[in-house]
Amino acid sequence: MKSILFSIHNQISSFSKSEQKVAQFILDHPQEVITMNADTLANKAGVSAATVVRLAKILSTEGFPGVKIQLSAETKVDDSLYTEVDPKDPLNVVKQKMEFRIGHTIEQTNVTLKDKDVKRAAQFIENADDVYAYGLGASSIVAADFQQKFIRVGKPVIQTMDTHLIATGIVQPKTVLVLISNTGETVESQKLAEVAHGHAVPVITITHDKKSPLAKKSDIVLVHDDSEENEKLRTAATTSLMAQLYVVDLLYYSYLTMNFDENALKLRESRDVIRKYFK
Amino acid sequence: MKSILFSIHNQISSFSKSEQKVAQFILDHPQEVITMNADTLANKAGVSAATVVRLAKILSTEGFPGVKIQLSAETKVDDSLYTEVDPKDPLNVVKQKMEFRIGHTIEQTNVTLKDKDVKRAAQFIENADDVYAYGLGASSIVAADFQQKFIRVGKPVIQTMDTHLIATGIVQPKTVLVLISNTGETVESQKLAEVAHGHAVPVITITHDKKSPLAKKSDIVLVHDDSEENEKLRTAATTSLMAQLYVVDLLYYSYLTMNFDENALKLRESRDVIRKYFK
DNA sequence: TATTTATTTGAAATTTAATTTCTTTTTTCT
DNA sequence: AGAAAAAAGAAATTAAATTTCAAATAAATA
Repeated sequence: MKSILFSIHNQISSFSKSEQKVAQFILDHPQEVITMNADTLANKAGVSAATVVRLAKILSTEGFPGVKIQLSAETKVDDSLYTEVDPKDPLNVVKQKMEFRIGHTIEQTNVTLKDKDVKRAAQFIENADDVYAYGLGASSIVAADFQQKFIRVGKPVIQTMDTHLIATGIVQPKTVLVLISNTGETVESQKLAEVAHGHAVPVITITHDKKSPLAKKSDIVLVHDDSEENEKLRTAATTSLMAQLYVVDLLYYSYLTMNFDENALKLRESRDVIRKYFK
Repeated sequence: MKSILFSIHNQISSFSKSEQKVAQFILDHPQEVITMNADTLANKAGVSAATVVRLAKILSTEGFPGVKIQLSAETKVDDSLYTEVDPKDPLNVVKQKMEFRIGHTIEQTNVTLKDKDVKRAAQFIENADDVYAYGLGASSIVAADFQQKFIRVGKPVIQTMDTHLIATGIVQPKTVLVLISNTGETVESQKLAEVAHGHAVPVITITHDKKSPLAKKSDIVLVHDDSEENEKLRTAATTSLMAQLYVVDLLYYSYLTMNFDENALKLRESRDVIRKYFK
C-alpha cells in the first residue's frame, strides 16, 4: 500500500481547481480530515461535497471513507512525550507505552543509521581474519549477541571483557575491533580504540552519540537512537539495548548477504549440529 | 491514542455474548474488518448489525466508522508474508520490514503475556533469597540481561551455563529458578525444572510455546510472541530475542515497582558507583 | 421451581452520510 | 464571439449507520 499523502502530492497538479483546494487541505491537515465527513471537508475547503467525493474516488476505490481510513493508517500521532514510563503506571499501561517506545526507537534508528556505513562495516568484517568485540554492562549483552550471530555463519568472533587480551590480540594484522558503548564514553573502549589505531586495525563502533569521544576515535560509527528514558527508573534502558541489538542484526544481515549461499549453508550446518547432538 | 485491539483484548470478557463474537472476529481479522461495513461484519460474526454498532459505540466515540479508522491506524498492513526478509532485499527494505516485524512481535507479546503471571513471577523473585537464571544460545543473552537488571537493583542473580552448579544451588530453600528457552524444548532446561520441582523450588519459564514440555514443567510460564521468521535466513531470530528481552524488562519493571523507592535508591547507587570509579 | 425483572438481541424504522444525477457555470477551443 | 467540453454545485438518490422497539434470553427473587 503506497502512501496516500505522497500520492496526492504527486498528482495534485492534475486535479481540477476545486479538487486541488480539497487536496491541499488534506495535505495540510491530514489528522483533522480523519474525523470529518465529506460535507464538513467541503465547507472547509470552500467547495461542494460532490467535489470532495469526486476527488475521493480518484484517491481510493473505497470513496471518501476509504480516504479517511488510508489517512489514518499513515498519520499516526506522535505522542512520544506521553509515553514515558512512570512508576505509578499499572502493568498494562507500561506495556502500551513500551510498545510505542520500542517501535519509535527502531524507527528512529532506521533514520540515523546510514546504510553505507553498515555495508562498509560488514566489508571490514568480511576482510578480517580475526574479529574482537567489546562492551561493558548492557553493551556486553550486545557484544555477546554479535559474537553468537557471526559464529553461526562461520565467522569466529572473540568477545571478552579482558581488555588486555583484546589489546594483545589486535596488534596482529587483518584484525577488526567492534566496540559497543551506548554513551560512547567508556574509557576502556577508548583505550582499545587507541591501541587499534596504533596498529592500523579498523574500529567499528556502535553508539547513540556520533559526537562522543569514542565515535571520534572510530573508523565507522553505527549510530542508533536513544530515546532518553526516565533516568531515575531504568539505567539499562531496554529501548537502547534493543536499538543496539537491532544495529547488530542489520550488520549481520549485511554480512550474510555478501555471500548468501555460502553463509546460509554454514548457518544450516550450525543448526543441524545442535539438533543432532543436543536435542 | 490507545490501541483499539489491545483495548478489545482487555475488555472482551466484559462484553455480552454476541458482542464477544464480533470482538473476537475483529481480533482475528482486523485487516479485513477495515474494508467491511457493519452489515457484512455482522453476518461474518453471526450477529445483527445492531450488535456491531453497539459494540462499536463502546470502542469508539465515532461509532463503527471510527473503529475502522482506528484499526487502520494500528493494523498497518499485517502482511507477515510480505514483510518476510528476503536475501535479495536491499538494506533499506530490510530496515522497513524489520521495523514492522519488531513492532508486531512486541504488540503480540503484549497480548499473549498475562499481567498476573508477570506479577506473580516478580513476587516469587522478591520472596527468594537466591535466583538462578539459565538459557543457552540466544537465550543465554536474555539470561545475562536478566542478571544485569536485577543485580542493579540489589537482587543478585546467578547466571551460568553450568547445569550441575545450578542443580546443586537449587536444592537450597527460598530459591527460584528462571529458565529461558525459545522453543521450550531444551533438554537441559527440562532437567533443571525437574530438579527444582523435587525441591519445591518455583520455576519461571520464558518461552514462546506455552504447550512445550518445559512449559508443562513450570510454575509460571511467561509467553512471548514468535513470528516465525524465514528459517533459512536467521536461526537466532532477532525478533524472538527482542520479545524475550521485552518480557524480562516487564518482569524487572514489575519487581522494581513492588518497592519502588527502595529499589530506585539501589539503582541510583549502582549508577553512582560506576560513575565514580569507572569514568 | 415458578415468576418477575433485567439484560440482551435482532428486525424494522429512522437518521445520517455518501454518492449520483442533472443542471448551471466556467473554461477551452475554434 | 460562439460552440463544445469540462468542472462544479444543488438536489435527488442510494447506501450505510444508528436508533427504536418488541421478542428472547438470562438473572434474580419469592
